Amino acid sequence: MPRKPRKGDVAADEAVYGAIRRAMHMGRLAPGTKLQEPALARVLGVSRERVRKALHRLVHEGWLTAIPNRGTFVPSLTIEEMRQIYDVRSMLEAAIVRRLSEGHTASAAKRLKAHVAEEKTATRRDDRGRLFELSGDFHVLLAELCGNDELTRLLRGLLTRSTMHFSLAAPRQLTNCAGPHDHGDIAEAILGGKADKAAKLMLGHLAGLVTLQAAHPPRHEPVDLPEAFRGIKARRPDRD
Amino acid sequence: MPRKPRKGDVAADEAVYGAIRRAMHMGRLAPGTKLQEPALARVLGVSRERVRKALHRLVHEGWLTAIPNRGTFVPSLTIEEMRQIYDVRSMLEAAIVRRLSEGHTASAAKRLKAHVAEEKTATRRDDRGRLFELSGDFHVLLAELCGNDELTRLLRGLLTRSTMHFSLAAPRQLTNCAGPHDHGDIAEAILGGKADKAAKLMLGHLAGLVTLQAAHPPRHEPVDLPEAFRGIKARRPDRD
DNA sequence: ACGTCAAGAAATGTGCACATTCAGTTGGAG
DNA sequence: CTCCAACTGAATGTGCACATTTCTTGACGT
Repeated sequence: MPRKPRKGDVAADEAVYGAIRRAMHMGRLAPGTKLQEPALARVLGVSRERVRKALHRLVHEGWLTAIPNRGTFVPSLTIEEMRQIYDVRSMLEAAIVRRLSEGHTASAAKRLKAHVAEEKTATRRDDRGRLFELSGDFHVLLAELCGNDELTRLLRGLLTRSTMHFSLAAPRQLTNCAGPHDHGDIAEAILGGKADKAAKLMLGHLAGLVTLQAAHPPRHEPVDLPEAFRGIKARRPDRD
Repeated sequence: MPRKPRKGDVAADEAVYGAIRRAMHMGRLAPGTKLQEPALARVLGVSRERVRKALHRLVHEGWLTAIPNRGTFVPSLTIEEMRQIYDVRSMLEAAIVRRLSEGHTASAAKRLKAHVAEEKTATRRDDRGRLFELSGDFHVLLAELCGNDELTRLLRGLLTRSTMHFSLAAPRQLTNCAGPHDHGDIAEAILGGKADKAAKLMLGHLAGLVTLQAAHPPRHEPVDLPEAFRGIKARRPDRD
């Protein structure tokens, strides 16, 4: 086993990466914001190269946009781009629920029921943060139950980009999945083996999300970087 | 407007990236090969940082695997991973051909016919290289005809990873799509508006590719780096 | 007064040198 | 003779300093 990653180890990269990602997820960074490397390095308390690497990674994954010799910016997703992402999700997730409806293991059914129950609990307690998280995990869970890692990874990326628009547009005014009971209905159809119904419900569910997002266009306000990362920063790795 | 990127500009990055990608595509790099940064930099005639950046990008895109403090390696795709990729492709491409069957523009039909004709020409001339390229483009074309950029980008990535296995396993012994006439049949079904038939043909087509690839397991032979990049190198950027 | 151009400053991109870590090897002890 | 341990070599990872480019500020000319 490795001795001791005494100084800045791999966790530092993940910390910077996660900090920026979290700031976007919390709606602190408005679309069009320029992410300057020196400023970020100063705010996060790390070297510029760390910020640089994290930025490059975020750009490659589609969460930021880079212009050569200009800098990296928070992308402003158009309604059309968002619609296209949901279109791909519709194709994949319809196929997913169909497959699960036509056959799934007992443990899969158990996990699905458990998740729906957890969502209902969060809804009853009006825990918005937890519900936001669970609503996204529901769609990832369906992919996982297919037992296809590639599918899971792909869908997770698509879902992140979907929710990004939610976060940037209207951070706390709405949850990321319209009706939580939608998930319950879909799960019920899957467990009942009704493939057509499950697919239809899923398509309707996703279509509802599109119209919901289209109604909340993102705003373009200038953002102060130190203010945006207030309280986030790079959370310090566990001291040993 | 930007003046002119006079010296080694963004094209240099793309050149290194493309060189490695081309070497893999040509089957020069066997699975398990370690890509050493100094050696690559010496062979390609660029600085180590360039190689480093290209390697990181390739790792992020899933074409290479990185182990911290160990290096980057050419991944050895298992049969299971390959099957999963084709499974995702089946979901997407079945939905694609269904959608195109249910409705497409006149120009879309024209492009589709033109592509099939070109494939037939290449087949008649026994032009393996061209046919290899066209066979892959066919699937991307179907995605493009849906008018969804996100879908096109996603499918292109999936297809690249699929053909990578072909390249690594049996470079020149077989083409990347089993029967070229398969494409013709699929196109015919689409143009005829027969959604179910088109989807069925596509699923069968992809399933055929899986069994074809499963029959040719990749070999693990040591590779000499300078030999692998013989004649490839970083192709010179266009002189202005 | 307005548009244009030039010089300074700041940010991005790049190369280099050093610290750290891992693999292969050699020496010694049991 | 075998096994373990420390050493040596190279490769990876990181920080720093410099070159290049772009944006801003100011002055000049029309």
